[in-house]
Amino acid sequence: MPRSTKHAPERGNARTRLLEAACDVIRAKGFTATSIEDLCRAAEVTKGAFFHHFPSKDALGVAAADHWAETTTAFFAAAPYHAPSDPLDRLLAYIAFRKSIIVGDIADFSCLVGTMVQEVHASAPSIRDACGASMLGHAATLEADIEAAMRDRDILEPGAAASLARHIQAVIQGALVLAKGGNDPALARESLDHLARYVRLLFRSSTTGPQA
Amino acid sequence: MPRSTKHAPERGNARTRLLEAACDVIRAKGFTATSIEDLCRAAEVTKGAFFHHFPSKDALGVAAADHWAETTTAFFAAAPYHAPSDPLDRLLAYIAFRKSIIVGDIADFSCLVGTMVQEVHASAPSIRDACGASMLGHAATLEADIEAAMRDRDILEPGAAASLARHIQAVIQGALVLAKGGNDPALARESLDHLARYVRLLFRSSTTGPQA
DNA sequence: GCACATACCGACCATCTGGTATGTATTTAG
DNA sequence: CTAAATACATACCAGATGGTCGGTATGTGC
Repeated sequence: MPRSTKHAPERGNARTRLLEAACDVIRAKGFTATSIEDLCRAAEVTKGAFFHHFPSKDALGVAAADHWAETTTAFFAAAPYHAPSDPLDRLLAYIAFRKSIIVGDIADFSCLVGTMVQEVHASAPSIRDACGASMLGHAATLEADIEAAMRDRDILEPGAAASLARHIQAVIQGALVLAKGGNDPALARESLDHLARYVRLLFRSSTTGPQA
Repeated sequence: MPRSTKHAPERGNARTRLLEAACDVIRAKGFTATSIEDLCRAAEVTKGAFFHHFPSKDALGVAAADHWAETTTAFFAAAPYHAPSDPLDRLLAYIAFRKSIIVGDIADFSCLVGTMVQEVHASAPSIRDACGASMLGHAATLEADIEAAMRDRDILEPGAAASLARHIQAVIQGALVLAKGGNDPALARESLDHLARYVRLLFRSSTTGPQA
């Protein structure tokens, strides 16, 4: 069924190629500066194929953000940081893992949705919402471990786990911004060190807990 | 001298108006999506005036980042957070001040250079460097207080003050990204609460200090 | 085998974009 | 008073951009 004859339309192939090209090109050039022809060239498809799969450039932006959410979810689900048995160790392993992938070319480790949302937050609400859903959805995957770590230390503060999970994402996004400005990945890694230290300090004293 | 007749060219007036318009429009629409005519319309000048003052759009980007650096430097120098006598209190007051200005429309409290650098970090090195200089220059204004706070607690770790200063900027930038994605300023304020808590925890135990 | 949907192609178009060329009013130096 | 420089204004242009449209090839249900 999925394997058709050589000249078959290969349903959805062009669409996937365009989405993957979008992730690469938009991270490097930004959403607005990326033209539809840039995308077609990178994906090796024609403009006709583009508009067959996406009604507009904005629609591609939404689809790219959704695609990003899916691929990153799979990527992080398969990542090794889930191995430790202690939830706090898993959380720290997550931060260490995020730090470990900040190497090489900035465009390669930067975040598609973080980049896009800065540009379109006011002009394209549909893209903005898709980006927000990706970021906050990823943050939510950390909540269980944070909550477990808090429970282990008898910290029961409603909403604190979700809040810390969001903060972790904020630090990662900000670290990428600083790395871009200073043109140096080390600036991002440095911030993740501070983040790890914050988490350790938060969970150090079991009696006080993470409240202000 | 500065006050000339009504129909005088008013030297530099158009330039300043364009720079101020750039800060507003680019924060809302992004650099690439902002056309030169957008800028001229907002500044109420003609295209001729634009290209009289700036040789290209990229040059305006650099000038806008520099202008941003100047105006924010003046703004923060005049801000009330310098009042406390204790350096740690000043640092915490800075974070509280940054939190207090995160209200209203997102474009109004977002950072020009943080927005721009995400878009142009790979395609316009001159703008990227100007943005980086603005961010890191502002971070440097915190170093003295951080260092003093560390000295008060006999913490002597070379580079730690600069590193924390940069981290604070990273968190602020990331908080803005998250606020844009979730379309809610509260998301940014929440991260600044975490940041303040981190700083307090760092300086709580005078013996251990901020090392990892 | 026939109607229909899907997948894709490539020419075309109106508009916008950054940028230029030329002209003009005002200020300033000598 | 003159010459040059400054600070604009206006008309214009070549190329790019998002998007449209008619067409073709292939697969699918009946």
